[in-house]
Amino acid sequence: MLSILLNNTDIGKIYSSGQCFGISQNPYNTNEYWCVSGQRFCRVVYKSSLVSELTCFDEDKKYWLNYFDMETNYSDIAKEYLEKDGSEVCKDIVGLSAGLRMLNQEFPDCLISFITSQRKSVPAIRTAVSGLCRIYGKCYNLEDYFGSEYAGFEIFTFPAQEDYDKVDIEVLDDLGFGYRSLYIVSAFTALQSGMSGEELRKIGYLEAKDRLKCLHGVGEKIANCVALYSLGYKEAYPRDVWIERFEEDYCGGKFVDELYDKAGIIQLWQYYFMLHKGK
DNA sequence: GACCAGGACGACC
DNA sequence: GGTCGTCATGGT
Repeated sequence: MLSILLNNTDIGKIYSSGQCFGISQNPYNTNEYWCVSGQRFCRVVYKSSLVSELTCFDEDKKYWLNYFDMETNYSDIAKEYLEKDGSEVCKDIVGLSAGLRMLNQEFPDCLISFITSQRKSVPAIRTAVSGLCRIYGKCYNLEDYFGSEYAGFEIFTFPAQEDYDKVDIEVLDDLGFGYRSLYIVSAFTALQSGMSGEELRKIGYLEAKDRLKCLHGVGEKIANCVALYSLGYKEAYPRDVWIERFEEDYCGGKFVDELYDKAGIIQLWQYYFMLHKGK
Protein backbone atom coordinates (compact mmCIF):
# COMPACT_ATOMS: atom_id res chain seq x y z
CA MET A 1 0.00 0.00 0.00
CA LEU A 2 1.09 3.54 -0.68
CA SER A 3 -0.37 6.94 0.23
CA ILE A 4 -0.37 10.11 -1.87
CA LEU A 5 -1.74 13.57 -1.17
CA LEU A 6 -4.13 14.82 -3.85
CA ASN A 7 -4.07 18.60 -4.21
CA ASN A 8 -7.12 20.63 -5.19
CA THR A 9 -9.23 17.60 -4.29
CA ASP A 10 -12.17 17.52 -1.90
CA ILE A 11 -13.35 13.92 -1.66
CA GLY A 12 -16.42 15.00 0.31
CA LYS A 13 -17.61 17.18 -2.57
CA ILE A 14 -16.81 14.45 -5.09
CA TYR A 15 -18.86 11.99 -3.02
CA SER A 16 -21.90 14.25 -2.94
CA SER A 17 -21.69 15.45 -6.56
CA GLY A 18 -23.91 12.71 -8.01
CA GLN A 19 -21.42 11.64 -10.69
CA CYS A 20 -20.48 8.28 -9.16
CA PHE A 21 -22.25 5.67 -7.03
CA GLY A 22 -19.26 3.46 -6.25
CA ILE A 23 -18.02 5.66 -3.41
CA SER A 24 -19.10 4.95 0.16
CA GLN A 25 -18.57 6.88 3.38
CA ASN A 26 -17.30 5.25 6.57
CA PRO A 27 -20.25 5.67 8.97
CA TYR A 28 -17.84 5.76 11.95
CA ASN A 29 -15.49 8.30 10.35
CA THR A 30 -17.19 10.65 7.92
CA ASN A 31 -13.83 11.97 6.67
CA GLU A 32 -13.06 8.56 5.23
CA TYR A 33 -14.33 7.29 1.86
CA TRP A 34 -13.96 4.04 -0.06
CA CYS A 35 -13.90 4.07 -3.85
CA VAL A 36 -14.65 1.06 -6.03
CA SER A 37 -13.87 1.23 -9.74
CA GLY A 38 -14.06 -1.91 -11.84
CA GLN A 39 -12.20 -4.59 -9.90
CA ARG A 40 -10.08 -2.10 -7.93
CA PHE A 41 -10.63 -0.23 -4.69
CA CYS A 42 -8.89 2.49 -2.69
CA ARG A 43 -9.29 4.63 0.41
CA VAL A 44 -9.49 8.43 0.30
CA VAL A 45 -9.40 10.58 3.44
CA TYR A 46 -10.51 14.20 3.63
CA LYS A 47 -7.60 16.25 5.07
CA SER A 48 -8.68 19.81 4.33
CA SER A 49 -10.89 21.67 1.86
CA LEU A 50 -8.21 21.34 -0.82
CA VAL A 51 -6.28 18.20 0.12
CA SER A 52 -7.34 14.56 0.26
CA GLU A 53 -5.15 11.52 0.91
CA LEU A 54 -5.29 8.51 -1.41
CA THR A 55 -4.18 5.05 -0.23
CA CYS A 56 -4.03 2.19 -2.75
CA PHE A 57 -2.00 -0.78 -3.97
CA ASP A 58 1.40 0.32 -5.36
CA GLU A 59 0.65 -1.03 -8.82
CA ASP A 60 -2.63 0.94 -9.02
CA LYS A 61 -1.11 4.36 -8.42
CA LYS A 62 -1.27 5.47 -12.08
CA TYR A 63 -4.80 4.13 -12.39
CA TRP A 64 -6.18 6.16 -9.48
CA LEU A 65 -4.35 9.36 -10.44
CA ASN A 66 -6.09 9.11 -13.79
CA TYR A 67 -9.38 8.16 -12.10
CA PHE A 68 -9.24 11.37 -10.06
CA ASP A 69 -8.36 13.31 -13.22
CA MET A 70 -5.23 14.81 -11.67
CA GLU A 71 -3.85 15.96 -15.04
CA THR A 72 -6.72 18.34 -15.78
CA ASN A 73 -6.29 22.01 -14.87
CA TYR A 74 -9.71 23.04 -13.61
CA SER A 75 -8.81 26.68 -13.09
CA ASP A 76 -8.38 27.10 -16.85
CA ILE A 77 -11.93 25.80 -17.41
CA ALA A 78 -13.25 28.05 -14.65
CA LYS A 79 -11.53 31.04 -16.21
CA GLU A 80 -13.09 30.33 -19.61
CA TYR A 81 -16.52 29.91 -17.99
CA LEU A 82 -16.24 33.21 -16.11
CA GLU A 83 -15.10 35.08 -19.22
CA LYS A 84 -17.66 33.71 -21.66
CA ASP A 85 -20.68 33.58 -19.37
CA GLY A 86 -20.33 36.70 -17.28
CA SER A 87 -23.44 36.16 -15.14
CA GLU A 88 -23.27 36.81 -11.39
CA VAL A 89 -24.06 33.24 -10.49
CA CYS A 90 -21.07 31.66 -12.19
CA LYS A 91 -18.74 33.22 -9.60
CA ASP A 92 -20.70 31.42 -6.88
CA ILE A 93 -20.71 28.22 -8.90
CA VAL A 94 -16.93 28.25 -9.44
CA GLY A 95 -16.32 29.15 -5.80
CA LEU A 96 -18.53 26.40 -4.46
CA SER A 97 -16.89 23.85 -6.78
CA ALA A 98 -13.33 24.30 -5.48
CA GLY A 99 -11.86 20.84 -4.96
CA LEU A 100 -14.51 19.11 -7.04
CA ARG A 101 -13.05 16.89 -9.79
CA MET A 102 -14.62 14.85 -12.57
CA LEU A 103 -13.82 11.17 -12.15
CA ASN A 104 -12.76 8.99 -15.10
CA GLN A 105 -14.99 6.00 -14.39
CA GLU A 106 -15.09 2.50 -15.83
CA PHE A 107 -17.59 2.16 -18.67
CA PRO A 108 -19.51 -0.87 -17.30
CA ASP A 109 -19.83 0.59 -13.79
CA CYS A 110 -21.03 3.90 -15.16
CA LEU A 111 -23.50 2.42 -17.63
CA ILE A 112 -25.14 0.13 -15.10
CA SER A 113 -25.22 2.83 -12.40
CA PHE A 114 -26.88 5.44 -14.57
CA ILE A 115 -29.44 3.02 -15.99
CA THR A 116 -30.28 2.36 -12.34
CA SER A 117 -30.45 6.08 -11.62
CA GLN A 118 -33.67 6.85 -13.48
CA ARG A 119 -36.50 7.79 -11.08
CA LYS A 120 -34.38 6.95 -8.04
CA SER A 121 -32.80 9.11 -5.34
CA VAL A 122 -29.02 9.12 -4.98
CA PRO A 123 -29.10 7.08 -1.71
CA ALA A 124 -31.40 4.54 -3.35
CA ILE A 125 -29.05 4.24 -6.35
CA ARG A 126 -26.10 3.63 -4.02
CA THR A 127 -28.03 0.92 -2.18
CA ALA A 128 -29.00 -0.89 -5.37
CA VAL A 129 -25.55 -0.73 -7.02
CA SER A 130 -23.73 -1.78 -3.84
CA GLY A 131 -26.15 -4.70 -3.56
CA LEU A 132 -25.23 -5.75 -7.09
CA CYS A 133 -21.53 -5.63 -6.15
CA ARG A 134 -22.21 -7.58 -2.95
CA ILE A 135 -23.75 -10.45 -4.93
CA TYR A 136 -21.59 -10.55 -8.08
CA GLY A 137 -18.40 -8.68 -7.15
CA LYS A 138 -15.26 -9.84 -5.38
CA CYS A 139 -15.01 -9.41 -1.59
CA TYR A 140 -12.00 -7.89 0.15
CA ASN A 141 -11.48 -7.81 3.93
CA LEU A 142 -10.08 -4.39 4.71
CA GLU A 143 -8.33 -5.72 7.80
CA ASP A 144 -5.94 -7.64 5.52
CA TYR A 145 -4.73 -4.44 3.88
CA PHE A 146 -5.36 -1.56 6.29
CA GLY A 147 -4.81 -3.07 9.74
CA SER A 148 -6.76 -4.54 12.64
CA GLU A 149 -8.83 -1.39 13.19
CA TYR A 150 -10.75 -2.47 10.09
CA ALA A 151 -11.69 -5.89 11.44
CA GLY A 152 -15.10 -6.83 10.07
CA PHE A 153 -15.06 -4.24 7.28
CA GLU A 154 -15.61 -5.70 3.84
CA ILE A 155 -15.62 -4.10 0.43
CA PHE A 156 -17.04 -5.50 -2.81
CA THR A 157 -15.78 -4.61 -6.29
CA PHE A 158 -17.93 -4.23 -9.38
CA PRO A 159 -18.72 -7.53 -11.17
CA ALA A 160 -15.99 -8.70 -13.56
CA GLN A 161 -16.66 -9.44 -17.23
CA GLU A 162 -16.62 -13.21 -16.72
CA ASP A 163 -19.48 -12.86 -14.21
CA TYR A 164 -21.83 -10.75 -16.34
CA ASP A 165 -23.77 -13.80 -17.51
CA LYS A 166 -24.51 -14.77 -13.91
CA VAL A 167 -26.61 -11.66 -13.30
CA ASP A 168 -30.15 -12.86 -12.71
CA ILE A 169 -33.28 -10.78 -13.06
CA GLU A 170 -34.95 -12.21 -9.95
CA VAL A 171 -31.91 -11.32 -7.85
CA LEU A 172 -32.06 -7.79 -9.22
CA ASP A 173 -35.74 -7.59 -8.28
CA ASP A 174 -34.85 -8.60 -4.72
CA LEU A 175 -32.15 -5.91 -4.65
CA GLY A 176 -34.77 -3.25 -5.38
CA PHE A 177 -33.99 -2.44 -9.02
CA GLY A 178 -37.70 -2.45 -9.78
CA TYR A 179 -38.73 -2.10 -13.42
CA ARG A 180 -35.06 -1.39 -14.33
CA SER A 181 -34.07 -5.05 -13.69
CA LEU A 182 -34.78 -5.99 -17.30
CA TYR A 183 -32.75 -3.01 -18.55
CA ILE A 184 -29.79 -4.06 -16.40
CA VAL A 185 -29.82 -7.67 -17.58
CA SER A 186 -29.89 -6.65 -21.25
CA ALA A 187 -27.13 -4.09 -20.66
CA PHE A 188 -24.93 -6.80 -19.18
CA THR A 189 -25.73 -8.95 -22.20
CA ALA A 190 -24.63 -6.13 -24.51
CA LEU A 191 -21.41 -5.71 -22.51
CA GLN A 192 -20.73 -9.40 -22.70
CA SER A 193 -21.32 -9.55 -26.43
CA GLY A 194 -18.73 -6.94 -27.21
CA MET A 195 -19.90 -3.43 -26.39
CA SER A 196 -16.83 -1.81 -24.84
CA GLY A 197 -15.61 1.54 -23.63
CA GLU A 198 -12.53 1.17 -25.79
CA GLU A 199 -14.55 1.09 -28.99
CA LEU A 200 -17.01 3.78 -27.92
CA ARG A 201 -14.09 6.12 -27.20
CA LYS A 202 -12.83 5.72 -30.78
CA ILE A 203 -15.98 6.48 -32.76
CA GLY A 204 -16.68 10.01 -31.54
CA TYR A 205 -19.23 11.59 -29.20
CA LEU A 206 -22.36 11.61 -31.37
CA GLU A 207 -21.91 8.10 -32.75
CA ALA A 208 -21.15 6.74 -29.26
CA LYS A 209 -24.26 8.42 -27.88
CA ASP A 210 -26.42 6.94 -30.64
CA ARG A 211 -25.16 3.44 -29.90
CA LEU A 212 -25.78 3.86 -26.17
CA LYS A 213 -29.34 4.97 -26.87
CA CYS A 214 -30.00 1.68 -28.65
CA LEU A 215 -29.87 0.00 -25.22
CA HIS A 216 -33.15 -0.48 -23.37
CA GLY A 217 -33.57 2.16 -20.67
CA VAL A 218 -30.93 4.51 -22.10
CA GLY A 219 -32.21 7.81 -23.43
CA GLU A 220 -30.60 11.17 -24.15
CA LYS A 221 -29.77 12.02 -20.54
CA ILE A 222 -28.25 8.72 -19.44
CA ALA A 223 -26.33 8.36 -22.72
CA ASN A 224 -24.83 11.79 -22.06
CA CYS A 225 -23.88 10.85 -18.49
CA VAL A 226 -22.12 7.70 -19.66
CA ALA A 227 -20.39 9.55 -22.51
CA LEU A 228 -19.20 12.24 -20.10
CA TYR A 229 -18.29 10.28 -17.00
CA SER A 230 -16.79 7.14 -18.52
CA LEU A 231 -15.92 7.74 -22.20
CA GLY A 232 -14.06 11.02 -21.90
CA TYR A 233 -16.46 13.07 -24.02
CA LYS A 234 -16.26 16.28 -21.98
CA GLU A 235 -18.46 18.12 -24.50
CA ALA A 236 -21.46 16.05 -23.36
CA TYR A 237 -23.89 18.17 -21.32
CA PRO A 238 -26.47 15.95 -19.54
CA ARG A 239 -29.73 17.77 -18.83
CA ASP A 240 -31.56 16.35 -15.82
CA VAL A 241 -34.30 18.01 -13.78
CA TRP A 242 -31.76 20.01 -11.74
CA ILE A 243 -29.93 21.36 -14.79
CA GLU A 244 -33.29 22.27 -16.35
CA ARG A 245 -34.17 24.17 -13.17
CA PHE A 246 -30.79 25.88 -13.31
CA GLU A 247 -31.31 26.90 -16.94
CA GLU A 248 -34.77 28.20 -16.09
CA ASP A 249 -33.66 30.14 -12.98
CA TYR A 250 -30.30 31.53 -14.13
CA CYS A 251 -29.96 31.32 -17.93
CA GLY A 252 -33.32 32.51 -19.25
CA GLY A 253 -34.20 28.99 -20.36
CA LYS A 254 -31.02 27.52 -21.85
CA PHE A 255 -27.34 27.36 -20.99
CA VAL A 256 -25.35 27.66 -24.21
CA ASP A 257 -23.25 24.56 -23.68
CA GLU A 258 -22.10 24.60 -27.30
CA LEU A 259 -19.72 27.45 -26.43
CA TYR A 260 -17.49 25.15 -24.38
CA ASP A 261 -15.51 22.09 -25.43
CA LYS A 262 -15.64 20.90 -21.81
CA ALA A 263 -19.25 21.85 -21.07
CA GLY A 264 -19.72 18.62 -19.12
CA ILE A 265 -17.37 19.74 -16.36
CA ILE A 266 -19.26 23.01 -16.06
CA GLN A 267 -22.46 20.97 -15.88
CA LEU A 268 -21.01 19.06 -12.92
CA TRP A 269 -20.37 22.37 -11.15
CA GLN A 270 -23.85 23.68 -11.94
CA TYR A 271 -25.47 20.48 -10.73
CA TYR A 272 -23.45 20.61 -7.50
CA PHE A 273 -24.42 24.26 -7.05
CA MET A 274 -28.14 23.53 -7.41
CA LEU A 275 -27.99 20.79 -4.78
CA HIS A 276 -25.75 22.56 -2.26
CA LYS A 277 -26.30 26.32 -2.57
CA GLY A 278 -27.39 27.97 0.67
CA LYS A 279 -26.21 25.06 2.77
C1' DG B 1 -48.15 7.33 4.94
C1' DA B 2 -47.84 10.40 1.41
C1' DC B 3 -44.54 12.08 -1.84
C1' DC B 4 -40.67 12.18 -4.88
C1' DA B 5 -36.56 10.36 -7.06
C1' DG B 6 -29.82 12.82 -11.81
C1' DG B 7 -35.92 9.35 -17.02
C1' DA B 8 -37.37 6.24 -20.56
C1' DC B 9 -40.93 4.37 -23.27
C1' DG B 10 -45.00 3.72 -25.79
C1' DA B 11 -49.28 5.59 -27.25
C1' DC B 12 -51.23 9.23 -28.91
C1' DC B 13 -51.73 13.74 -31.57
C1' DG C 1 -41.83 16.61 -34.58
C1' DG C 2 -44.23 17.35 -29.53
C1' DT C 3 -47.05 15.97 -25.15
C1' DC C 4 -48.68 12.65 -21.55
C1' DG C 5 -49.57 8.57 -18.56
C1' DT C 6 -47.03 4.81 -16.73
C1' DC C 7 -43.31 2.30 -14.88
C1' DA C 8 -41.38 -0.56 -9.11
C1' DT C 9 -39.53 0.47 -5.08
C1' DG C 10 -36.49 2.89 -1.64
C1' DG C 11 -35.66 7.22 1.17
C1' DT C 12 -37.32 10.98 3.80
